[in-house]
Amino acid sequence: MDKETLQEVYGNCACYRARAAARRVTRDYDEALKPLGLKITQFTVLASIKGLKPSSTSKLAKGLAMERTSLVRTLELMQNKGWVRLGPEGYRREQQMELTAEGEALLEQALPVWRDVQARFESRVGEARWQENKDWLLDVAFSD
Amino acid sequence: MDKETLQEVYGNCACYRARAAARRVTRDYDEALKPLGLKITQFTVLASIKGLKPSSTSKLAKGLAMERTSLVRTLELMQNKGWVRLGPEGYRREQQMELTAEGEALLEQALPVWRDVQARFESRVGEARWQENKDWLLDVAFSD
DNA sequence: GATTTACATGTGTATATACACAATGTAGTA
DNA sequence: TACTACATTGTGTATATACACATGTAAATC
Repeated sequence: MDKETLQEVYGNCACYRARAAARRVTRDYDEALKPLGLKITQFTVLASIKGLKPSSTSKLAKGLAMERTSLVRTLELMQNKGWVRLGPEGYRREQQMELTAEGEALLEQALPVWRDVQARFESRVGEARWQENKDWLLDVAFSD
Repeated sequence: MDKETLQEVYGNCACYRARAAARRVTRDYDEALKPLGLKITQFTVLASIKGLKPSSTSKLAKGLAMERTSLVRTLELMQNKGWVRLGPEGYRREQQMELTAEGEALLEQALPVWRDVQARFESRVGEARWQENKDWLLDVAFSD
């Protein structure tokens, strides 16, 4: 395998670039949220439960472009911490979920922290560039 | 917390979007590489060892925007599979690394698979858009 | 009514990521 | 020499991700 070939790979690989970007951004958010004992992944789940009121974990997973079983493991953690409550099984075993009072309070606490990191991110990469590209990231995640 | 606030969060969060995109892309690459028993993360490490000939795991981690300890765990796996060989400790405990013959052969086998998935990715999200945005992803990962 | 189809959930296993902390090696300096 | 500063590595722990497989539930079809 020659040098040009290797250049082709690590000069273009979409997966490497997407993962590197995600790792970096995750570290920045997690560092800021650490005093709350919260990780950005969990913050995202908290906010989407509150906002989407999903009727099943499967639907929530689809909405977040997550593998269902990945989401379930995170939900288990969040239940153990007392932030989330799962309802009884309903239609075809669907389970609704909702935030506990502690979950809601934590989300409120985390919001200004999130705002701060998000603002620093947008400033770092350029607000205009972010506005141009933010929807493209969702397209990468969801398009067929 | 009102609806507008939640919209603000999951309509803008850079971390959610970056992670969702990375998850999706990773699934696509991993699915294609599965017959080789290789994951895209490992493919990336294989190619960068071959291409960069790094003089230490710390330097390789920096070059890949990875946490060093994350890289080390992946290198352990790849050593166990016989794809990678670590050299003796050198200056300040630095360890060089190189691919074994098996590692090289696997990289050769994986290359056309990578090319295929990469082409499908570029077609899916638009080649022009990809060319415009690929460097921006590195900027997100590496800029201060 | 039995079978098929579609959707939902749960668990075992493997890998990826990263913080916290400890230990080792090298150079410069008091 | 002892101390300090810094670079490198290794390990314990926790969380994130996802495939493979098994199981439960309801509607549609035969």
